[in-house]
Amino acid sequence: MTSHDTPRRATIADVARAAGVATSTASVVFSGKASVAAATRERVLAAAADLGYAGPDPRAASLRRGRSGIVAVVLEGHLRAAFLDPVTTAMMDGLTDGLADLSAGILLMRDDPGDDGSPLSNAPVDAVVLIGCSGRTKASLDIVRSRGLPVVVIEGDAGEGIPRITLDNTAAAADVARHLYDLGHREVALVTLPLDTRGERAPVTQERIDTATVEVTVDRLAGMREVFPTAPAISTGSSLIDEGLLAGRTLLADPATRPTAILAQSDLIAVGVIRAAEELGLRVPEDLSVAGFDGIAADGLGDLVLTTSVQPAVEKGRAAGEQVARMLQGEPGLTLHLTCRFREGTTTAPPSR
Amino acid sequence: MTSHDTPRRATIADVARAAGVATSTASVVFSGKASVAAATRERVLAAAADLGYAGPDPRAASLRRGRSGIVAVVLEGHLRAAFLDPVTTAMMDGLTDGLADLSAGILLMRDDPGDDGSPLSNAPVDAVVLIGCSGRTKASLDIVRSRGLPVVVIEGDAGEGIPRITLDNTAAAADVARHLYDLGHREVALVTLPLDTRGERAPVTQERIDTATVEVTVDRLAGMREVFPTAPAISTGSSLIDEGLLAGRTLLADPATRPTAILAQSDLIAVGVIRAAEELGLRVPEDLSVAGFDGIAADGLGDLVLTTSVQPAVEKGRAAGEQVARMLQGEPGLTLHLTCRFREGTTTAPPSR
DNA sequence: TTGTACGCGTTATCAC
DNA sequence: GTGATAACGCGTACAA
Repeated sequence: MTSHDTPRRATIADVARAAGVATSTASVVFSGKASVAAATRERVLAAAADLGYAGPDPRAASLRRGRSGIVAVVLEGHLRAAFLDPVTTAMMDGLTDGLADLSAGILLMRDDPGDDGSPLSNAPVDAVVLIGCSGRTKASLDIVRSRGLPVVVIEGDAGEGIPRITLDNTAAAADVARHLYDLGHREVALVTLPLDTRGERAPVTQERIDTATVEVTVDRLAGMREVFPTAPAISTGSSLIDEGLLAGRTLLADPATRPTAILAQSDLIAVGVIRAAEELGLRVPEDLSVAGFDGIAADGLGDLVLTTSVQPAVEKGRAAGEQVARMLQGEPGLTLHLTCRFREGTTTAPPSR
Repeated sequence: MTSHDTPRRATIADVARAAGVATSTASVVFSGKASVAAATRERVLAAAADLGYAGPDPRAASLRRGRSGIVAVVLEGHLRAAFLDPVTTAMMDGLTDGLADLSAGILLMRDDPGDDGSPLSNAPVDAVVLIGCSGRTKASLDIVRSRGLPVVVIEGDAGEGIPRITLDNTAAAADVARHLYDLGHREVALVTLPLDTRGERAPVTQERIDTATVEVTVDRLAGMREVFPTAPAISTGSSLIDEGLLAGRTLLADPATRPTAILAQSDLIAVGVIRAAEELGLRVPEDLSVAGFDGIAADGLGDLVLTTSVQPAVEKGRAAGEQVARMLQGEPGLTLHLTCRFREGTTTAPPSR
């Protein structure tokens, strides 16, 4: 090493030397894990300031501690698509809460295989939260398990003793359907979430249900069909207002076959259906009842309050975070089943005919 | 160490020993940084599988390499609020792209001081991207700089040679305004983004402008006022359809003072204004012209195409990612000024009166 | 192509 | 309250 090398960043050892104390003492000054004489602490801090030392290198600390403080969240598909869904964002918020004590933050990752194996293999994370459960998620799961990382799955079945956070989608969807049934509706149509990643907009056939890969869609559909076994259903490409608008136009086009109520599998879709009704001069709920699912603060609805099933999106995230925290303390992670709560709004009423 | 200790996880040294090779050889097998005889590679892989070794520990690797592969993204406020804005999500998508080569992922962080200093101080990240520029962002910036991490600021001024990615907000807003002026509009009202983090819904006074902290809002307003110096403006609480709806109702309530055109500072707000017009039975663009800003694929607009200024949101993120990548290679980061592009849609037309 | 030896920067453990 | 020392698990010159 000659004197014209790049000036190396100061380390805690340099600071300790400059302050005339042991490195362990300097370390304790920064970590606060033990009490230090005020005078020595001052000397160390002064030396640090002098050398431009900005605290322990997190990389070295992670190695030594065996913890990085980072939890990975694996989403399927583009980030944009994931975050377009208000339920996902609410869940992420809950997750940060549930993780608040131990986590430095949330590492967003796509379950995209990439070139040389998933980045998931090389990320310094302490635990992983998997969201949804496509085929690719399964591959991510294998990597995570072989690394021996704690993992929690939200809305998906990872099998074999992996803790998960689930929703009573089927029962909750049935509740909403029953509400319409009790109001007297018999001519009801359904608008579903995408059945698979292709997201085809088309009538839902039994064959399509059998080959569907999105569990949520199938579960909610099953609940609705418990009450209305023969109700026609149409699938959307994603959970968006404009998707609901398209589906609504299709379903409402022909006055002869027009349903008296439409059940949507998400609030955004329901908002779109309402807009389609307004376009056609139909009043909600007088001429058409519309119900959604999720219970998010739907933007774009104006004064109406949507009849829906409120899912505990934030709690879902928080629960996942808490299970991760438990597992990091060595306790086993628990599988939790959360329940939705029916909420009657102003978009449903008895049929007029 | 007694035999009833917790079984320690296998390390690369264990694998090498089991395979009868040197640790360096085993290391190379996993990193692929040099060629290894096929036979030895097999032996190493077999030994690894045998011991349940899942590849090098990323924490140790980061220390050794001096890189973690993680880039932090600091957002202001709740994650939910940030991701509710489609511009932000589009930007994040671009960021992941621009970072694709070197990054394991992006670490989401709030610029929330927290209890014991920002988590930003202890996160093992290689670089930081700051978004927006509130007062608190300034604090985050100090931490980052003292740690000597490369940093890029999007839509904000960090001062003193910190690379940033900016938009020509003022000029672009003026372009949109000029379009309306050229169509013949003289009675124009403005709806702005929030002026500060409080997000008060109220008429915009000069005093409020002077104390505003959100640069984007002020810049776009300046551009609009270049063309319509005396146009009344009203601020929203955030960039949401329902916020636009509220503002629209206020501005359109009184037929006597009703403007012939409304300029909104975001597309979502514009969508809300259009809904307010529809509520009142006003046709867009015949009775009222509406223009937005952002050029996002606005959900909930139906068949109308919004007249707006299309901002390169994805490019903004990508550019930030690329500058980060550059800085990590030791080259200086560049400040980039991106420009918006005016797009005429079907929501603006000459005034009818 | 393979092996040896060292350092990356920190923190936990113990003795003083 | 403070100090010496040994890991933590890996990558990489360098020598063989």
